[in-house]
Amino acid sequence: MTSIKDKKVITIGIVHEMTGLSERKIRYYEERGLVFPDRTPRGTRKYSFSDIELLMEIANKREEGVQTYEIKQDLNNKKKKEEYRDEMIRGQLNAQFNIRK
Amino acid sequence: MTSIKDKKVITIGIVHEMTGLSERKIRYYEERGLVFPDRTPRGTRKYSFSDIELLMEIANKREEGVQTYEIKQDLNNKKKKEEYRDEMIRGQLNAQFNIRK
DNA sequence: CGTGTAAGGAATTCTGACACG
DNA sequence: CGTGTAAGGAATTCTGACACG
Repeated sequence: MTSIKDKKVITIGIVHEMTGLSERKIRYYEERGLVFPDRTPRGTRKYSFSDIELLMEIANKREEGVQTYEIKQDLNNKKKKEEYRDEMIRGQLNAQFNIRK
Repeated sequence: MTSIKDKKVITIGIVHEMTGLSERKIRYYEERGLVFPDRTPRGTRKYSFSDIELLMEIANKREEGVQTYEIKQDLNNKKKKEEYRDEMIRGQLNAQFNIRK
């Protein structure tokens, strides 16, 4: 589930380089609850490769005029759907397991 | 051949956090030709996940008392072997291809 | 709402050097 | 040879705020 892509190790300057987004925007999307970087002991933000992909998706949506709040809703829906699907699968596996007992 | 693990995006402070090596050591191993970080436009070093693995290997060797020069030789030998092997494989593939022509 | 920018401080990184062993 | 450390400067990052639309 968690791979190297989810390790939070990239500082905001590099994220800026990679995405082309201003640091202001990157911090703002965090403020609006769209991205969740880790922090070093002294507060420097650390992002993962997945975060960078996410930021680029956000940038695309923003270009289409989608507001941060809606983007957030979409992201949450996507997450909920995935969780629901995973739970269904788990349920099916358990059912199979119980039948064979 | 090159994956996400080879993207040079991690600053030296984070590398220090992840490996436990002092920044002095990390820079010294570069000076000795063991690691090759990229640089940002203004000179800040950037390392990859592969570099971090390599640094941990180096750290182990150093604990065993192996000198940086020998470590470098070992690394070069390993690289040469891999290149040789790859060339053999390519040669075999070409041979097969030519037979069928 | 989403972004830019100037502000001031704190933490980071860099290089070249001296020290010790 | 391999590392630590103090030195000084340059670049980075952070937060809170004001501006504009």
